[in-house]
Amino acid sequence: MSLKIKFCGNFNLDKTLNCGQCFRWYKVGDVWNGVVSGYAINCWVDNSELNIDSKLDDLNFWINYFDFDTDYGFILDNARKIDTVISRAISENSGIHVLRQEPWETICSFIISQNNNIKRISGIINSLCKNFGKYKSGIYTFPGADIISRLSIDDLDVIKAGFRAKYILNAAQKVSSGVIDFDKIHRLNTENASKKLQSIQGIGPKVASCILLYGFHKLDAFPIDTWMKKVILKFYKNMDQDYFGKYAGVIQQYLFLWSRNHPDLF
DNA sequence: GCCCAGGGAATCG
DNA sequence: CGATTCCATGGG
Repeated sequence: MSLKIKFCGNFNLDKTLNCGQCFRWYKVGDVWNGVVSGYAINCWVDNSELNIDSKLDDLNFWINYFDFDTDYGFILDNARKIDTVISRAISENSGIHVLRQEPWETICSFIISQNNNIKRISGIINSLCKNFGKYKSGIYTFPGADIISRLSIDDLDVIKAGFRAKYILNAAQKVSSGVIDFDKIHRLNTENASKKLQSIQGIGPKVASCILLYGFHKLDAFPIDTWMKKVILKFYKNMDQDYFGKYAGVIQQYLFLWSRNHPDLF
């Protein structure tokens, strides 16, 4: 029931769970409560150890979810050399890990994220789980694509997703029917995987990038949202994505958080 | 009332 | 093509 992951690198649980990549975590005191793969989890950091309390009693699962097998020290040391803006963004927010989240939950969550704010995104996702997930010892599971695919637009009215409801249904239908196959997307390169995801209504370049980064761990996926547009306009007007290298997605994570923490700069 | 929110589809020129 | 407009909803 209680696991510990000892880490030697720079890992920051607060920033990892609070950087906009996940929506089912909230903090009570020093403890983060979440729902991952249908299980409740409570976790906290103490003395360079991540303490995990969950019925999903599988150390390797959590090492994978929190991405402790990726060498962020190596990635960030190289990223710092690119320029001083990136270097500063990393210094102010060091310790972000890119979580390995479930593809379907990530697809659904980032469809809901479009033209929306993080607080309301969490609210809609919670409502989706409460209305259509399974109740299981205090938490609601994330409803599978098969369950959602059998709903109508009217059924989804209760979650108040607005114009995104039809997109959620289209995604659920394509996933549950196998038109969108997660194994195939894993095998495609980022560009082609993005094109495949964009065959779902409501998924464009930005949402596809988020899904590939957070749901398929493709670290070269580079989501450009309203905040990143401001960063690019100010510092990277003439650069293309190659400038950021093959870990552009990790760098994006830092620039995103940095820009939000310094709105005065933009 | 206005504008904005981790955008994308539809339409127009 | 690129640029503009509309989409639901809630908060500031």
